[in-house]
Amino acid sequence: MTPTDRGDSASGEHRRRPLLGLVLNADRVIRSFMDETLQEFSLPTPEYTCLVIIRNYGPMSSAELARRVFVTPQAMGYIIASVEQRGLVVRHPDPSHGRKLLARLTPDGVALVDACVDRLKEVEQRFLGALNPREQRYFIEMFTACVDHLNAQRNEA
Amino acid sequence: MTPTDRGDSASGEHRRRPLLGLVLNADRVIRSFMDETLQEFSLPTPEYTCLVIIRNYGPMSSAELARRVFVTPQAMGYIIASVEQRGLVVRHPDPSHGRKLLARLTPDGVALVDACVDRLKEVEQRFLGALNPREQRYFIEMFTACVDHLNAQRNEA
DNA sequence: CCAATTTCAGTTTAACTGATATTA
DNA sequence: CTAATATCAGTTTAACTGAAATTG
Repeated sequence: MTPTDRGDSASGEHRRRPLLGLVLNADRVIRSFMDETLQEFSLPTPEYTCLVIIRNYGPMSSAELARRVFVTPQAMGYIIASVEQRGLVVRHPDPSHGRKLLARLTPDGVALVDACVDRLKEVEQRFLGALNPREQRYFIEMFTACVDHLNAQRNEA
Repeated sequence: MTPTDRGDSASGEHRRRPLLGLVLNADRVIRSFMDETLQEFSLPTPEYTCLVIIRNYGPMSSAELARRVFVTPQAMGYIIASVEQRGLVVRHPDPSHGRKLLARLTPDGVALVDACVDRLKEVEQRFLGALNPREQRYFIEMFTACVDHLNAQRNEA
């Protein structure tokens, strides 16, 4: 590609792709696979995301969940209400705090999210399949570090 | 965490996070940074995505763009119409194909997308900042391989 | 009173499905 | 006729903003 090109390079040839584009692309493809897979469980992806966070980090309030996934408390309110109505979580007041309602997975909720995680391992392997096991571990380690690093900066503000 | 836990592990302690959750989380945080940054250019992220793909791969039709980012042709139709109306791309019939309209960046379009890519490098570094330069190169290389691998599978179907 | 959380109500973005027209 | 593309029209998902109620 010449220094004066105008974005009309020949087919096949292209510039180094920006990382952010890669993440956006990865998200879109992975989302389409996930939506498809989770549909078997009649579970929308935003609800799965909420459940798997509680599974990984323990009971928390709707407001805390909202901060973790960077949506408004109102948006998370709808998501948590939906999984509560379905009996996947229960909410009880946190005695040590104000109005806070701690959402905890029910046995049904744990069973469902674990089944989903298990089923999604296939999708995960379709993504990681390009790498050998050693590379996979290293890749996940680096990815985790980057996400944590970015999360930390967002939460500073 | 015990084998009989019910997702109520103590604070700080948690299971290994699923990769797909990492990607979703990364997408959400990066999207919030990108939306914010691109707002300086009054450019919605889906429109930026469309422009940067043409920048990287050369002129292409709306239908080709749609396949590349996994949205319906209709959805991409609105996006391309918007950037066309703004004078960032022009479309001309492809003589060698049917109804196809090839979208090509205008000089304004090239200037805008390059300015965005440059500005977004800061966001990129906030993400990659957790890694040293050597790790960054390796990470992007592995990420590219994974995304290409998954894209290839999606396009098989 | 204040700050955090929850929730009601309406709005917007950005995708979707269905149907139709055009052209090699 | 078929297949790909483009586009008109309406729908849905999943976020958003604004405002109000609750509680330590």
